[in-house]
Amino acid sequence: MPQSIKVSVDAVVFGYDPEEGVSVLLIKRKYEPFQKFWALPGGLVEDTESLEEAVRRELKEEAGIDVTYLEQLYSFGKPDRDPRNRVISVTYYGLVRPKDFQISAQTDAEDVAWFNIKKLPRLAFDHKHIVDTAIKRLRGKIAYEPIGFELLDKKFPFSDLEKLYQALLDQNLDRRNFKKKIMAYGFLEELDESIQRGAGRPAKLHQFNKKKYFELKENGYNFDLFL
Amino acid sequence: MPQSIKVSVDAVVFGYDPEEGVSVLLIKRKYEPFQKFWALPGGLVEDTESLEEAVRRELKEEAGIDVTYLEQLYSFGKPDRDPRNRVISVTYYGLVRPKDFQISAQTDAEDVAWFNIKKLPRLAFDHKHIVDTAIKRLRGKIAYEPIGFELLDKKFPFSDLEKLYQALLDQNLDRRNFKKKIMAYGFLEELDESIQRGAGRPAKLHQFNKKKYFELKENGYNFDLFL
DNA sequence: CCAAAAGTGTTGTTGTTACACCCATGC
DNA sequence: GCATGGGTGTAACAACAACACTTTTGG
Repeated sequence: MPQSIKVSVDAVVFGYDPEEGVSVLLIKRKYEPFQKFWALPGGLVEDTESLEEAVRRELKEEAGIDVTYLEQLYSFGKPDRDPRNRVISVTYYGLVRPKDFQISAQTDAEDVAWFNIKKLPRLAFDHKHIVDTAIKRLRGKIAYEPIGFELLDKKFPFSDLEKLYQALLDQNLDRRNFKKKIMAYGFLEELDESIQRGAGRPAKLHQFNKKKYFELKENGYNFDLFL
Repeated sequence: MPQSIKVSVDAVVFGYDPEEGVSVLLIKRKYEPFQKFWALPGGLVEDTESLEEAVRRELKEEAGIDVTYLEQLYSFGKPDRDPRNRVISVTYYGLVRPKDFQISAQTDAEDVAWFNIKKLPRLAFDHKHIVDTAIKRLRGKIAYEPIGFELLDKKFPFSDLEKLYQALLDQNLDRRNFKKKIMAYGFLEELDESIQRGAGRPAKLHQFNKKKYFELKENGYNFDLFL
């Protein structure tokens, strides 16, 4: 008998805002099963597209979003994870600057919204488990690759980076030590511009220098931001 | 139109021998495409089994082997990776003590053999890429999880562990520093027994204490064997 | 007695942590 | 002038890297 397994992709898209913290993009399902439940954006892979293309297409279709960073997370394939039929989901996680997009519900979704990772609603299917896996992975990843910058504005005050790491790792960091460590690598540039938000002294803007980072990486540098 | 994608699993099984170094288990294909090419053990997932069950079944069927450690690696899904039809492969990597099994070619395979990772033959499909990915992952993994023990005998001389790390990382290690670091963690026990192989002073046998390791891990210890 | 592998400590250097006060702005 | 957030240096301590000789066995 021939195999009858479907292949889908699902994406855990993270967004960050210094005020709101770290959020995940969810869509509200229009149809059964799990009608009106919040779920990860995703859907079946088409015969001619790659997995990553499928994810990007679904994110565009379902939420109107383009992620700047996208990486495969894990493939979930328990026989009973979808009540209708056997579906294997190849999951991805992505990073995005929420302000860059106006998210909007499309055909298959009743609604789209950002949810803080500490205040997630009940999710459809095994999506809670997928989100947990993605958070764990992201936490691990930021410790040895500077992907956090994908979540920040191009130019940002250093404190945004610090707050991001604190939010992601869920712990406080020593401001001086953190800055020392990051700046020592040399891939973060301090600009002459400043920004001011609310009260307090204006903050110098910083910028991630991708080119410099890749140069350093080529030369075998390691970035253990282990904290 | 309905989706027509097949789902397969493939496994990169690593074995180790202090004399031979690190090897990968390969099977020689009996049929087209890639007839007589060496390839990774694997095959289509059945409708009712989980992905991991499928891998274990295929390894048993194709090579007569049970792995002690098995972990998902990555899912490969480019539309053209199989010339016959669209196949997505969920790949795993596993560790095994080669001496524990007598490998033997079964129905679909013309032959089964261990190949040193430095002397691999041409492989079918994108399997070379998969093996490379697995090696990279394994290298990363042994730096922060003591999975190397799965490749060694239950009781082993310390030099076996040292040689294993040297083979995996492809670099020399300082014997004294390496031992100091490993022993400091406390999950490796030195036994009273000794073993002698060929010339030289007999070596005390060592044993990995899984229970102690998990205790330490529970208590939030980190194992950066970063070398 | 020679070759082979196992075993073992110390020291200098580097990286990590802990810690507190001043600065620039808005209100 | 006070509240708010930004910016900065040093000293104690811990971890890491470099390094060579002695021990036990087989042949």
